[in-house]
Amino acid sequence: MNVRQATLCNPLLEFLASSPWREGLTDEQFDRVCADAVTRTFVAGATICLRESPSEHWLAVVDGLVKVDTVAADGRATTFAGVPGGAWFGEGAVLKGEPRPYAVVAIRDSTIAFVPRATFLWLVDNSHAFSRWLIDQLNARLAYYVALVEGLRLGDVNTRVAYCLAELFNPQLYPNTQLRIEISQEEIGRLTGMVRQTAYRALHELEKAGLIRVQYGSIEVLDLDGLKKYALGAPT
DNA sequence: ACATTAAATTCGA
DNA sequence: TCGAATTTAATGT
Repeated sequence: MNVRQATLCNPLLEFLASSPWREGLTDEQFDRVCADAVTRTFVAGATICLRESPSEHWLAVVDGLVKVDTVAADGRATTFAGVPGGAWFGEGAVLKGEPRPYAVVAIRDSTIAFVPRATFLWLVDNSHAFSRWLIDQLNARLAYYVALVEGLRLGDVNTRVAYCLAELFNPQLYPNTQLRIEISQEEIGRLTGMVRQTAYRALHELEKAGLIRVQYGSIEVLDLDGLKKYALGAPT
């Protein structure tokens, strides 16, 4: 049985087949990715990649939610990105061949796919479509951080939360379809760089505006377009 | 920081 | 395997 025939009965292959860069590859190229990729599961709170560890793999969240963060000497954690299911990440460190500058930690129980560095670099070298997808990926990330800095300067709390939430549904970075995300207000706080109480208020403002619904341990986006608009020009 | 409530886990039948 | 009791996690003020 070849890889494509196995797709229907293997969750990892199914996941790879639905990845955004799949259609740009030849079947032979795709088969190599399938052959080389592995998955591991992590319980909530587990560390997937230590900070400063060698970047041996390109990563994807098959299921669950992870965060990319650093922990300072005083034990304070700063989160740089939340990564929901369906997303590929960690390509920066693999491309550079440098140790990971940040730790990757599971926010809730998660299944992670690992693609070896050699396979990833081989795709970059051999697939124009893949390289193009990768450029778009890096560009989307750059746009995210530029806007984040701008948001920090503007300083409106609700706007920043709206922006961070909306970005979790950015189709280039995070090609998932589900509008409900299981994340605590504590994590939203870390993600947006504010204390939980502030995140709590901001979330309820957004709920009052009819853009989201806050539930115990999760947030549901009701109006993604509205959330994006809110994130741009803040209506006060 | 503290009180409340929801959810997960344990335990006994 | 069911449900009450306990513990843990998240929310609300």
